[in-house]
Amino acid sequence: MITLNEGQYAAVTAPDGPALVLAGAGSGKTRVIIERLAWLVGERGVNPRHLLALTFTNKAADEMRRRLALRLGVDRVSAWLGTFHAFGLFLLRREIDRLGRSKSFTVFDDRDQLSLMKRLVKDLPSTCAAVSPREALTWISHLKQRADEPLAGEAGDDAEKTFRLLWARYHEALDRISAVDFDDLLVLLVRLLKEHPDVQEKYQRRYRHILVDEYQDTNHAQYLIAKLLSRGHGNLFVVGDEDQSIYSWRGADINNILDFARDFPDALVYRLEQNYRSTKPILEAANAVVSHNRNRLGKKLWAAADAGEAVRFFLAGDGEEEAHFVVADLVKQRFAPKQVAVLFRTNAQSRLLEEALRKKGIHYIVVGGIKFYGRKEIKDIVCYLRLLVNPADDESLRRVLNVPPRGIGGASFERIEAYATMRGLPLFQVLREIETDDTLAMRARNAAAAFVRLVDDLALEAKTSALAPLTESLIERIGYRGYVEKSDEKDFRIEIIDEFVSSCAQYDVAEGKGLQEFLQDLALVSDTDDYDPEQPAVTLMTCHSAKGLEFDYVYLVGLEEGLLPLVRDYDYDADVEEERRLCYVAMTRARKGLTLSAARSRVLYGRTEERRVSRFVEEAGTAVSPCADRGRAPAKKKAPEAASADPAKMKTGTRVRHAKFGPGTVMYTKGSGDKLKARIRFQTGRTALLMVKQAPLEILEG
DNA sequence: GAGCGAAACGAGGAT
DNA sequence: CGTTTCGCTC
Repeated sequence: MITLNEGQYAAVTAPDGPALVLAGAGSGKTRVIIERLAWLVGERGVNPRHLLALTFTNKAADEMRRRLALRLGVDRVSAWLGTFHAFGLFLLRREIDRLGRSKSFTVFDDRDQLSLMKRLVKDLPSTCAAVSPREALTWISHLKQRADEPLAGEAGDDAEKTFRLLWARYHEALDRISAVDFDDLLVLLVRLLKEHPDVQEKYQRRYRHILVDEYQDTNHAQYLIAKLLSRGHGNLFVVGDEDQSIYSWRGADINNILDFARDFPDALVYRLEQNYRSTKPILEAANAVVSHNRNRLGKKLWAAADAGEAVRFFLAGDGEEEAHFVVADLVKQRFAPKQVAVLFRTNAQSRLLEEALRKKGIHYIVVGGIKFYGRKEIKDIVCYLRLLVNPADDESLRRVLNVPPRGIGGASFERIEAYATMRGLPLFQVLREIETDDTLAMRARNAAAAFVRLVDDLALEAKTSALAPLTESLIERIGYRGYVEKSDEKDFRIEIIDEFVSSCAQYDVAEGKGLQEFLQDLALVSDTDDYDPEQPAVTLMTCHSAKGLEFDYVYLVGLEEGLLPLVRDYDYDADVEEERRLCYVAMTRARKGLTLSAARSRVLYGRTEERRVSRFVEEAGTAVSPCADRGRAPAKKKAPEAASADPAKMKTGTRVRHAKFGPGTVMYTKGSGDKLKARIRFQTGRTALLMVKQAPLEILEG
């Protein structure tokens, strides 16, 4: 283990072979990668085409590209810099036919996945356990990412059986329209490299040096990709910080970084512990919090700068008061808006802050939240465009067949669908033949025929036309603007449509790629990509989105038990260590000033709830001082809970009583022993997944 | 089948 | 509280 300080990047970057750089927050992590790339090109004379640098966001890749070009003094860098998912898409476009799949494939984004899964859950036989579409997608995603492990033979509990059934149906639906989802972009790439040694060798030769940023957030499939590509030359250079691993819910495996040295025995391991970003008080507070974690390699960051204002804590009466305090404070302190970020755990918290800022006439931007490309208007248009490329895309057709309304309602659609299922045909094929079907209403028949003509015409136009004019003529022909104009917020929605057309025009100019590539790329665009920190506005975003960014002044709001750390319903299984890391990430975004806040009560789902101050505030210790003229509320003791029920007696159908929710019935259980969880449907109609050992439950006899 | 108001349902984080 | 679905009427 080699610990390095200022100006010693060169030592890190020189050797060949596997290397891990453990770089604390604000220690110049990106700089290490830039220096390494520059050294390889400048000193070793490596052709940039042989370099592959993988990141987690487009934003990080763009930043890297910009800085490397600057460092090398060139206009354009020909190294491959981008996200894992973009790299997967890039290689699959070239090689997916080796897996016996069509080269023209659709990329599903999370909304596509969700709407498909919603339908599949709805169509489930009534004997299946009740699961939510989200749960199912998460379950499938986690299992898929394991990539190389065979399926466990036995089916497990009721919920798992349902998940497996949904998995099969989900992939049937995807295969039918040759679509791939986010995980497939990685998993199919792993398969390609594993099953086709010639392909693996080709890309090993092409990419002589592989660099991975944010290594702590890699999942198993990403780990395999890095490993498979670097086998042979061993030049795998990864940079990360185990204290900033905040994506386990997305499948990230912190063990990839914790076990790197064991996994690559000849690896060199470096530490960067000097922080150039934050003042001493901020760093002390953040260190104090994260030092409560046990599962870490252990680093002690120290500040380059000695002086600095103390970290403050403000306790508000409720959420409104908290938001008001933040806004009044940043005005009082005369911070320039672009110096300030307000960070929160959940997107729902942004509303109060937006209102408070609007009231004072302060400019702000919300990063994340409802994504531009996720808007209904854009999804509608995109689904039409997909249909032009692939008329057999039933999923897209389902969405747009009656948008705007053209007289094909639920009843007609069900008839068409039943017919398609019976004959095993795509829906569009059935629509083509519909004129001969006299069981359908004349209105629906005519509408369907017009729809077929529309798609055919535009598909023809797509062959010769550029993207923007094509999209414009689509919008024209379906009368989409007129349709939107009849609704609320019409100006805003028209603006979104116009913005989409202009983004098509930009793509026409910049990429010179076709409609299909455009549609595939769209799925990978994220909202943080075009975030511009130079705008004269206060930045509002989640702690997750803030990773990799820095601000002069940071307000971290909602430091309450249940919110940060977040605990969902009665799911006591929450991973507090990851929440602590998230808190650490948020705190270390601040350069000069950090203010923490919480509220004594907060409105949730329209109901007011009492809150307790987060344990993280206390853990930050003496580095944090209460805000002037407001005392800190006495930390209330947690109310004693009713004795918990015996997990062994929990079976499907067991009648129970919950201290808060009242009587209910166990729908299914999962896990075992003390970790047994039960999904319970209460008489009130709501269901909850409870840790039996900890929830205030009693078993009712009979 | 479309359109509207009422009721039910639902929000963790996001490539 | 905000959004989606339901169910009734035209």
